[in-house]
Amino acid sequence: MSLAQDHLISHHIKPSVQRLSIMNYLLQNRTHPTADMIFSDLYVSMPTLSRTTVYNTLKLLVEEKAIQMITIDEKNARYDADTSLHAHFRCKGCGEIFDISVLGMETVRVQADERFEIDDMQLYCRGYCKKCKENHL
Amino acid sequence: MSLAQDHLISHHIKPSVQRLSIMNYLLQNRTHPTADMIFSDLYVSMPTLSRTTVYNTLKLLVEEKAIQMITIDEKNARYDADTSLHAHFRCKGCGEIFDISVLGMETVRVQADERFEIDDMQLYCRGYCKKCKENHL
DNA sequence: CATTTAAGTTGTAATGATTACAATTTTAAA
DNA sequence: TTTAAAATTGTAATCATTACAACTTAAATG
Repeated sequence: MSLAQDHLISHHIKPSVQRLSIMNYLLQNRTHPTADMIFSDLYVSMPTLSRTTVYNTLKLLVEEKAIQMITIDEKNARYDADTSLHAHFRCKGCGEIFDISVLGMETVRVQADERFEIDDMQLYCRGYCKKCKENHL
Repeated sequence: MSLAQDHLISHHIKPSVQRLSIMNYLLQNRTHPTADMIFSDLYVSMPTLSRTTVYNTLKLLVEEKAIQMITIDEKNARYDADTSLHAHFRCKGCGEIFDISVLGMETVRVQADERFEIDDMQLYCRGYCKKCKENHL
């Protein structure tokens, strides 16, 4: 029984070959890939795969909260199989996105209680990673 | 002396008519507008304005930290003249973006100290606002 | 199991925000 | 002034994402 299959089923998503493959990719690759990265990488071993299917599947996975969409990169949406409460850092030099654990994020109390019903919270940080800082950009 | 002019000069941006008008718009309209909203609204009283100038100016303003870009909306970038530490809430019903003050956001210590040099931090929340919740979406 | 229906996938074409670029205008400098 | 640099403009290109119609696969019914 694959992790990907369990993950899909527990989020009420019928596991097709394509969905399993995309879900598995995201579980394996914690690099916050774009839809196109996922497509390109899977395409080599699955040449019948369509880009549209990748987009459709990602949308479904996000709707069912099986993964999360990250909008820290203005250009493309990024996807993350880790839906636990953690922050993201994007390096303005190399563009890489890193996970950051945030102490006390649970305790960040948003002054919004009655005004809004919050489903989802994301903390984004931007700057330069160590490597890029040393290589002057 | 206009606020917009002071704001530009203090951020080392040469104040042209177009830049002043865009900066002023953002100081006046705290609605987190898109580039196109800014263009459309200014265009009526400034028919020589170009959409490209709006994009160029917004990019410059962000680079000089005179305003901030918000990527809570996957479709379009939003812009905010308020660069102080505050969070944003986007309603998945009506699409409106609200400011939220966050107690303790300063104290959110990111476990990233030596790994990253953080320039900028943003907290995004998504869900439904009171009005949309009542009107069942 | 045969057949009908629904769900999922595919490829192409459209959309829409943003950027590239070359021409023109405005501002600053010599 | 004349010349050079900076800013603006309009159009065309780019590129991620979505719409859509055709096709395929899976499920449901009898």
